[in-house]
Amino acid sequence: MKKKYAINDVSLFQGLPEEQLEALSDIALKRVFQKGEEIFQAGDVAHGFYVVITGRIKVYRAALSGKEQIIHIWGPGDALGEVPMFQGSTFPASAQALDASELLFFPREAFRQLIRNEPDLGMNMIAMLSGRLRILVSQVATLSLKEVPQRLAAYLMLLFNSQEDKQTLQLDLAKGEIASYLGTIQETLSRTLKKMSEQGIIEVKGRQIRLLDIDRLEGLASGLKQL
Amino acid sequence: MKKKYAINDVSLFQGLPEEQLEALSDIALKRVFQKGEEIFQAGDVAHGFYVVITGRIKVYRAALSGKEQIIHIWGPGDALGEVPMFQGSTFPASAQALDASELLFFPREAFRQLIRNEPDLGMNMIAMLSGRLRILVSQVATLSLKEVPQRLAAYLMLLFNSQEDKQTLQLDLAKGEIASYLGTIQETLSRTLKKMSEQGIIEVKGRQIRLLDIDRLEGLASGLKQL
DNA sequence: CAAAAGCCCTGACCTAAATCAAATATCATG
DNA sequence: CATGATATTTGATTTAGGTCAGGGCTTTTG
Repeated sequence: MKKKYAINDVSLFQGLPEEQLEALSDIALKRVFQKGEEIFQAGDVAHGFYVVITGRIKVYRAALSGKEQIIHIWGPGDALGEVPMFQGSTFPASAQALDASELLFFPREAFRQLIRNEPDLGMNMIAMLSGRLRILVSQVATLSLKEVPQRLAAYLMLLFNSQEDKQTLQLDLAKGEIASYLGTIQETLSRTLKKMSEQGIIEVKGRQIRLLDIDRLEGLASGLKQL
Repeated sequence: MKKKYAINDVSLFQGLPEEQLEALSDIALKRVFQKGEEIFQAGDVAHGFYVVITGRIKVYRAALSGKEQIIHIWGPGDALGEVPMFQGSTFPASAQALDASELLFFPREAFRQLIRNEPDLGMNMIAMLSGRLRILVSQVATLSLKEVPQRLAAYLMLLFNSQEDKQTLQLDLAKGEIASYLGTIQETLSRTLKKMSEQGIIEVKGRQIRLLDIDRLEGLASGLKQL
């Protein structure tokens, strides 16, 4: 079904079990907006929040100069207005459709009701959000504190630790994607992998990586050793 | 009563019925920290979370090299250390008092008991966490994509936009702290401020900054222009 | 008020990693 | 299988910003 499919891609609901996604999709209302149409205004009471299915939504505030200040452009999978909605306050900014767009609307009362009847859903959402915060905190720290070889080593350790096979690893992303996840570029990643190979820490065959020296890799990841 | 009064200003507890606030205040413990005192360390097992009543708290991660990345600065009404309440058992980052501060401590089990009975508290928790998720997502993007002048410009714009006075700004943090928040070091921040001054964008007098060319600053922040 | 401590600025230097350019390898598709 | 498209590697070069060192300011405290 269309709505449920869309809900899987909402970052706010990531990782929730199937049945809870279904419950959520039951209370969602589809709303269609024309290009240029207002979705809500700053100061409006947030009686619900929106999730973008298709199109792009501009969230903005009128700056003092009269000029408008764009705060975000949200696209498919992004939620808007969820913070004031959960809090029961007003929208701090206005939103307008940049394209013809389809959104899902989650009414506050229905949502409350849902959580009341199914406390697990609330707790699950809280747990999922907490888990993602933990990851993001590490990512922020990693980006500014560690150099590329450390970041890469930490990434590889993570992959190795989250699978059975402690010898060989199949990369799930293109190397360019991994580079960008690690906050660097393809070329640098390639050179770093090469250095690790030269030092006998790993062996790289396309997307397949064989772990040769786990201690060394761990040392690199923790920042105690260097390439 | 002191504790209950303080609890009213906590955004996490907003909109809750009187009796819930009382229940919350019953389980809260007041803790006082000196300026510079550690509240918890990344990796410590968490037995509860904190809410700031007075003072400012720095949440950060430190590298072995000594360099630190500030993740948040929280003030009165903000919560900290809530991630391990619902996911995992340890704090993902460290926290230290920037001023002499009073915090309320909410023990893990007692709080989880409360949230189970009060769906609105769950909603507020979701609101807080989803707000934080946004902050961190944009912090990751900022750190990995933007260069220091852009990050600094964006930071200054944020400060200017969140206050009345659009001319002069009083920095609330030591410059070294700002550097660490922006993912760089004191020296680089100092040089960047100097460049901006030389170009007539701002004027720096100690902790006071006067905005001379808002368009230029905005251009820098958005990455369209360069220093 | 004087001394100490912390904070901030500046210069010289260095290095990690980005950029630019090009070659090669891998993959997908008619 | 040929052909283009996409991904990856490699080398040469540049540069942002980190490191180290020294000095001036400012704030705190006895």
